[in-house]
Amino acid sequence: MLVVDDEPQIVRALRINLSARGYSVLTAHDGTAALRAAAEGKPDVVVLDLGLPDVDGTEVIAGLRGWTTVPIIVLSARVDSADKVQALDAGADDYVTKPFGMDELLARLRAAVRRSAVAEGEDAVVETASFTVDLAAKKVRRDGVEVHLTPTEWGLLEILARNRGRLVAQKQLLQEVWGPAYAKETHYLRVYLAQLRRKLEPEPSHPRHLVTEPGMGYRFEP
Amino acid sequence: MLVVDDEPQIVRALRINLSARGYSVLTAHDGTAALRAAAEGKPDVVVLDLGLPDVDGTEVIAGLRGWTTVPIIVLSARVDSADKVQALDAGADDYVTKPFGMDELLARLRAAVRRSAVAEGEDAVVETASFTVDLAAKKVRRDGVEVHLTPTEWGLLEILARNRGRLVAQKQLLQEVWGPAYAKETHYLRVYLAQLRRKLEPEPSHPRHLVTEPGMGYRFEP
DNA sequence: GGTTCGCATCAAGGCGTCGTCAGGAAGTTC
DNA sequence: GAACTTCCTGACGACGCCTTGATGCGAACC
Repeated sequence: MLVVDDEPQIVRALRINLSARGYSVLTAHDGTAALRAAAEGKPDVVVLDLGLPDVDGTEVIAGLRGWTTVPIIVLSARVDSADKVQALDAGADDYVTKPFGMDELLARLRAAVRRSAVAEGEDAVVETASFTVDLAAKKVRRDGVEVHLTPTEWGLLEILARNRGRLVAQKQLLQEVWGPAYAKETHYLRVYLAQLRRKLEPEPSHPRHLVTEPGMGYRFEP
Repeated sequence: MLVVDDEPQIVRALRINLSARGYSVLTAHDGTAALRAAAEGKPDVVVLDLGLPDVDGTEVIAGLRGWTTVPIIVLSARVDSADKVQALDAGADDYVTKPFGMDELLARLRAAVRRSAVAEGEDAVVETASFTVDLAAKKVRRDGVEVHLTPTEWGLLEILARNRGRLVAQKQLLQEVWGPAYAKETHYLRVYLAQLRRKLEPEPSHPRHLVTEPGMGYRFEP
């Protein structure tokens, strides 16, 4: 979540309320910083004050809409309906006038997040040269045909695929798939990596996508 | 577009304004008629007054959200924030208090329609080789004849059909159909999936559309 | 060259999960 | 109040997954 406002007390109040409800909060005090923070932080919703010191709020909306469909909720002291129309038509999702009730804002945030969660869902597919992993549907296909994985096999592959390109430590894999008590059972990893390779790799004994980093962990190479 | 309000002058004003802007407008004067009109007319947005004569507006929202993600914009004379929170959390997309500015409402309508145009892609009728599920009408047909399902059976099938192609976790099914306290009663799932298969699958013991993913959940394959 | 350690592979047993059938309790309809 | 539907619960067999042990291989180190 990204909060953009130039009034420190508003930012502070929002940060406290939102953090308490489990959101992780980024903040920005002007439009330029807002666009940068949005690009780097990938927030799942943006709360934007229209009265910023550097650029017009409408331009910030347009700058965001150029590359993302993240929900934007506008906060503004202007009650004139022309402002609302302008902001909404620029691409904002909602418009709340100051002073606002915190519980109403939170409800509108929930509504916005819920909508975008529904819209999402389709595009979580990781592809390699020999197979594809659909993280949303929990499906793996190889040469077009679906490959059946057991829960443990899928648990491993999911973590590796979500961290594709990065090294994942043995301990992390063991703890997330088997639980904190199994952090040392590295034998499990060998057995299940072998099974995954047998099911997915063209040459299971010379893996190209499920790579061992000796002594450290494993890496998924798309 | 569906306009639901019991005050004729509001309905009339909206109809004129919206028709002039190219929307085709359906109207309803109470909640029962609204649900029927929504099911039959498949509007792409609903404008809903909360103060209806027959049922509570929140129930209308819930009734719609049971089978459709159509944008719902609530109109209400109540300014209390508790009302707003309740309506938004029930599934409304926006909340506008009367009296309202027509251009603001129109801007909010445009925003809602724009969002849902991006999201789209969801169909109310799911077809398989051996049966069809009509999510809007809550009906299942097999070889042209309607198959009677119990409420629990329908609850299961609805979730699976809405997530067709995707794996749905056992826990999610149990929590959404039976409630949060039943997240571990996996036996229920076995019993009811067997019943659904007996009613819908050509070979209930070799299911093709209601597939078990052992240890993880179930999947609807269209 | 021998030893040790980490990794890969195979095989087998135990046990948890799944599907199925059936019976009883609670609620609904006429 | 009887007949019916729906939901919950228990029992049981079958299958498949997880675990575990044994063995082989290669690299690093002494």
